[in-house]
Amino acid sequence: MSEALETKGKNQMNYSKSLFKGVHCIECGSTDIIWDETRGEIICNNCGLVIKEHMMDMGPEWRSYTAEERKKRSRVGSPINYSIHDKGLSTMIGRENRDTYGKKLGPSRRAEIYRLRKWQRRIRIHSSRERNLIRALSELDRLASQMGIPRSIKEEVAMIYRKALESGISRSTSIEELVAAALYAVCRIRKIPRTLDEVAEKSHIRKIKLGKAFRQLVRKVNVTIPISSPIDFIPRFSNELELSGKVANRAKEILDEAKEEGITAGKDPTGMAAAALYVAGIIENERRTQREIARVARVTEVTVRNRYKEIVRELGISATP
DNA sequence: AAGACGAAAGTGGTTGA
DNA sequence: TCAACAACTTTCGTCTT
Repeated sequence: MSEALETKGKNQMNYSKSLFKGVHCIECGSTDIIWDETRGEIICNNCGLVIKEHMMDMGPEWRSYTAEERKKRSRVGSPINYSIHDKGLSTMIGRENRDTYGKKLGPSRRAEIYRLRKWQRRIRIHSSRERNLIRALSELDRLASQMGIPRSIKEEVAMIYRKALESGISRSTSIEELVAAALYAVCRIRKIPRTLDEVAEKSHIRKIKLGKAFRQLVRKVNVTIPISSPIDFIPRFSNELELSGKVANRAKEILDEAKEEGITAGKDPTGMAAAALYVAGIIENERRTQREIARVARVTEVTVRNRYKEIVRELGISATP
């Protein structure tokens, strides 16, 4: 087996064997063909040849064996109305082991009722989790579209959210807070330049609450969040300020130097990025005022000023406006 | 008149006892 | 849990272009 496949196996990807009975690998002739669902590829398990990639699963994710079953499982048609709580499921089986006449139940009947209760409990837990997810996902949709977050990121957010739920995050954290925190976490991981402030603003959650939820999430779910670098913000800010790529590149160089000088540690990355752009703008003759830069970076002019003074002093750049 | 500057006081978060 | 602390903000008067 090839090395790549072995590693994948260790990562516990989803394989679906037996779908390709009688199919031979065109490379080695092996019949051991598997479908790697997570990557959407059909692979030969013997030589590792990717037979077909970028496959999309067009069918339903469930299997059915009779026409009736197929009809039942199909979800095409008008959707269930989730805004109605517990629709049609509100009858609980009582705890008393008596029938409607108050007579005691026989042992076999009692066992039956016990089983029913057990299932009802299970179904209720299941559906409450389902409802939670539905609410969370719709909130995620709203947030992501408002913040211009791509689809792939959204899916990662959903994954982390699920993990967070499973790890039993505190009940004091609301669904909205947790979704926003998960979104911010993925942005940090994938280096999508969004600040905690922005996420807080768009999700209408207080920054403090969001921060708490985020920290809780990091603690409970096993994800390592890389510290955000000011360089990540450069493309975005320079774009918003309509600065050329030359300025952006210069700003990046400045930030690299600043990092080596050790003047970036502990400083707000957005402020640092703003200052670098300000200096770069002066050098490349594409000036923007401190106010403009401060606005897009969401820091104050004073911060831009302080950072840029530091940069000029420590790096020995002569950039007088 | 706009932009840059810097002092001073205030705020929210981190850290270490 | 609390105080010390560094970073950042707000505000405002002054200087420079």
